[in-house]
Amino acid sequence: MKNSDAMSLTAALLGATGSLVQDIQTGVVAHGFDDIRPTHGFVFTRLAPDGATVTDIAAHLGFTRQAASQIVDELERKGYVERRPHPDDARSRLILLTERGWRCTRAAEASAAEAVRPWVEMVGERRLLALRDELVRLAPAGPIRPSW
Amino acid sequence: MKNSDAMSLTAALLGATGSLVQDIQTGVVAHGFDDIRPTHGFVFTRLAPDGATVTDIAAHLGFTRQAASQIVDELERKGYVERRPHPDDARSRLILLTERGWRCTRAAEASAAEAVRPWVEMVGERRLLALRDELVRLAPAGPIRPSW
DNA sequence: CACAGTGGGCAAGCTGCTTGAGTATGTAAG
DNA sequence: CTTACATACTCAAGCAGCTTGCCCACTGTG
Repeated sequence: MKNSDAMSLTAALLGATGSLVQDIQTGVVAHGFDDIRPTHGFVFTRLAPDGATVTDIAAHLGFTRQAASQIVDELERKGYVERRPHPDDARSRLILLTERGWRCTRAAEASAAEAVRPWVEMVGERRLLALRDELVRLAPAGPIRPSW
Repeated sequence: MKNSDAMSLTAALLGATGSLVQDIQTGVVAHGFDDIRPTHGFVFTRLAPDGATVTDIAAHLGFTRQAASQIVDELERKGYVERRPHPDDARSRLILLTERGWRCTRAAEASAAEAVRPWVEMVGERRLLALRDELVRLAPAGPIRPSW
């Protein structure tokens, strides 16, 4: 593969990903959740359905635990999550989505579906799911770094 | 398409893109260019081959012109780019890659090729180029936002 | 030759993450 | 049971990187 092809593939991935994230963000805001950013949404995906600890969230975002803790502070203050004592470890805390957090998560999912609709119309659902599976195989499970 | 499919597609795109960007960054650092970030690389891709103005760069990154100007300051100070008077407009300045800037760009391209090599081995070059073209069709030419 | 529009940059401010330090709890060895 | 070390979390301070507000220089239009 030519070097320039590798670069254009990178650019294409960046463009598509950024566009999709931006569309979802716009949709979430349109649903009335205008006090959060995409990063917070990445937290929600980690929290659903069974909750997680601050350390889990930090690993998921590729941040320090302190940063993750601050983000949880903010989400707690805004009513999206709540800290509970962890059932198995008194050092830890289990962070759970509140009802508001769940509503926001569902709004994000609906916005995502809306955002990919033109994609479905262009290449078809079957092809899109294949693309997803292919991407997962190519880059299995790293942290979701929301910034570079 | 189910809402959850849209979300998992988003997650897959984020994961693959982040992984690739991170691998390229690692490669660039390994080539000795350890004083720059992926954002600077996105600037380089816009500057090659004919240069660009600060306004062009700002649009490409989705930043303000002031932020783009600061980034150019830094790259100039580090010897990657230089500001020239613009041949057609005395208000503007044409920003060009220096020899060092070109070397870094080539290092980034080589690193990108290296980073996608396992992908080529997994799904084949033909398939990867098709994926690129598909992504470009799905999300044509927005700004490359390096953070959310 | 006014005047609105555009390209660029200085300075200050703020957001969001990191680094550093400290407390509470868990785990394991003697 | 005690000592020692590791883990989970958080408070506080620091700082990088982007924005907001302002300004000047040049363009092009009537």
